[in-house]
This record gives sequence, structure tokens and C-alpha cells, in this order.
Amino acid sequence: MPLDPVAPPGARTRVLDAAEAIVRARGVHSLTLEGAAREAGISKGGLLYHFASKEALLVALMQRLADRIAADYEAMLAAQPEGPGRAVRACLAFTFDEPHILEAHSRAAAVLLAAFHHDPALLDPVRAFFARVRAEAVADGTPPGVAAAAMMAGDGLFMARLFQLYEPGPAELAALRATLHGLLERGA
Amino acid sequence: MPLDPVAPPGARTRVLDAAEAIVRARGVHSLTLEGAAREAGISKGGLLYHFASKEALLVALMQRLADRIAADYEAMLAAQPEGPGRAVRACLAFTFDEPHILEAHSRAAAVLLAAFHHDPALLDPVRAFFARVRAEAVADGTPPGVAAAAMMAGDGLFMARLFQLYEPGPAELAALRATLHGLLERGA
DNA sequence: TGTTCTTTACCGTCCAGCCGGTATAGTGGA
DNA sequence: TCCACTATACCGGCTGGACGGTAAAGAACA
Repeated sequence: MPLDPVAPPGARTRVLDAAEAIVRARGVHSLTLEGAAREAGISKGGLLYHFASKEALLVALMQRLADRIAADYEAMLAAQPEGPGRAVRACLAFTFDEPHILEAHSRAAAVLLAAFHHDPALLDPVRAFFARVRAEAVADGTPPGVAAAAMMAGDGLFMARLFQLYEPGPAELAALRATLHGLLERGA
Repeated sequence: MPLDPVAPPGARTRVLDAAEAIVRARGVHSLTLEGAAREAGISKGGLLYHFASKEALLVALMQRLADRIAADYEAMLAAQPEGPGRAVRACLAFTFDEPHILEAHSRAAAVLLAAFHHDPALLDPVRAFFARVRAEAVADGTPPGVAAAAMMAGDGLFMARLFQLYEPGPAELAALRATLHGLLERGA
């Protein structure tokens, strides 16, 4: 039974997409079950058939996000040659070298915010991801200061976008990328 | 008629403090007018006398936060010798060299989150602050990549703490600080 | 006919904002 | 100095709406 590659998404997926879109477009506080259901072209009761509670919906959203992040990072990591700094290089690639990741980031931000608002514990998968990457960077042989600087700069950029605090232009972005790579190669 | 230097704070201030404390301790969603009023030792009606709406309360909270941030930064800036990299050095001092600022950061995080949740536009004062610091760093003569790296790393650390994603140990923190200062002095 | 999915209608709770009222401290005559 | 009036600060009950969640009845399909 081959899967139709362009099968229309099921109600469950549509609900997740809708919830994500709402949070992204109109903020955390406007995510309601009724709104998400409407956006997904389903009734509220229908939504609650798939997600027993709002929390369950957010957990599922968070799970999907964590899976996607992990998969993306895995791909970045695989593309990096082995050797010191590998994990950090993967992070930098994550931040600078994949346009479609920017889009993913923006959606991640929405989910992150919604989850944190509902219950900080929902971020546990993300915490686990960070712990893993940070541990890899150490095991990697990257000097701690360098690893921290490069990865946190990426996080800072992410936060700036999350709260729409500022958006660096292409030139600044390129300079930042060069500086961080220089730091990593120089090793201090 | 000299002002008593240790006069008990007025109701208005108590309400702001209470609201801040609630958001910080129990999250954005548990901030209610009634709760904030109770915590401040006042009735809900009394609170609404001082703040016409919940939004007004959040605006005031945000304003207070922005003022404090600006004042702290001003102090850091004044303490730095003139010359290239001054603004960035002030940012680093802000991030690493003032223990009491850490405390302030933690409170800032709560307010920031609450404000963003209610209405992203409430962050405008913070956006203005970032714009100013970023402009100063450029006018300063700091190479763009270096300025971006140093400041964004600080922001990343802030975000990690905001969402409790991770907390670097003292050694990592020291290494990070040294790396960023090295970067700044080297100028690339 | 049974299972899966979906709808409609409804309940209970929570909370922002409203409003009528109270008390205390001025203020301005007379 | 007494009185009438007003402003400031605060109280606490109420209500209307929003929203999470429930329940029971159908549609689609095997």
C-alpha cells in the first residue's frame, strides 16, 4: 500500500499546522481551540477528538518541533567533515547556511513561545537537544569559550528574531558568520 | 518638608512589584488583576484606580523595565574608557561583570515575556534600546562582525536563561567572557 | 452493524472591566 | 472655627464574554 506522496494532510496535521500558523501570526494569546479548529476547517469537537486537551495539542506541537530540529541538525552534522569543531560548525551551518531553516526557525519560535507560556516543562525536549549539542561541542575538542561564543551568538540571533527586536542586514550577517568561523578555526 | 528616604512605597509601586513577582514566580498566565492587587495588599478596584486596564499595567511595567535597562547601560558605558569597542565593552560588562544585573535580567525576562504575550508592540521601548546600542557599536568603530558576535552571544545567554534552556557554569562563563574580549581586542 | 470521525449544543469557570459606594484629607467661604 | 463642597484613594460586588472541556447525536465507511 504505497502512500500517496501528495495526499491531502489529515485532520490531525491540519490542526497542528493551523495552531502553528495562528500563534505565529497573531500571538500566543490568540491560540484557542475554537480558532485552531476553524482554521483547520474542522469543528471544535472534531479537534478534541484528536487532541484530548489544549495541553495535548501543545505537547504534540512541541514534539513535532523537536523532531524537526533534531532531524535538521542531524543533517547539518552529517554534512560536516569530522574533526574538532564539528558540532559548532553544524550549529553555524544551521544558523547561516540554510535559507529554509530560517523559515523553520520562525515557526519554531511561535511554538516555543506558546509551549512556554502554557507550561515551561513542555520545553524539556528542547532542553535535551541543547544539552546534547553542548555536550557534543565539548567532546569535540572545541575550546569551551569558542563553542559558547559561537553557539550563543546563534541563539542571540534567534532570540532577536523571536521577539522581532532587530534583523541584521545581509552584510552584518556575513560579517558575523565570518567572525565566528574565524574564531572557530583559530581556536581561541 | 524633607522626604522620608525610607518611605514605604506607594500603592502604585507596590502593584508593579507584585505584578512582576507574580509573573516571575508563576508565569505570565497567572497574572490577574485580582491576584496582583491581593499581592500588593490592595483591592482590585484600588488597582484599577491606578491602572485603568491590564494593558496599562503592563505598559507601566515595561516602561519601568526600559528605564532601568537604559540606566544600567548608561552606567556601564560611563565606566568604560573611550575609544573603539566602547559600546560593546559596556554590553559585555552588562552581561558578565555585574552580579546584581543578573537579578535584574531575571526580572526583565518575566516582564518581557508578559508584555510580548499581551501585545508584541509593547516591546517597542526595548527595540529602541537595541537599535541605539547597535548604532553606537557601529559608530564606535567596532568591526561589524565582532560587535554582532559579542552582543548576540550576550543575547543568547539571556535567552537561555529566559527559557531556562541551560545555565553555563562559572568556568564556561569565564571562558566565554575571555573569548569575547579577545575577539574585541584583536578586532576580528 | 460496528468503528471512526465529526458536528452541534451545552456547561462551568475564570477574569477583565464596570460601578456604586466609603473614608480621609484638603479648600474656601462666612 | 464651623460648615459645605470637592478631590483623592480605595473597596468589593457584579456581569458579560471568552474559553476549555463534555456529551450525545449523526455521517461515512468497512
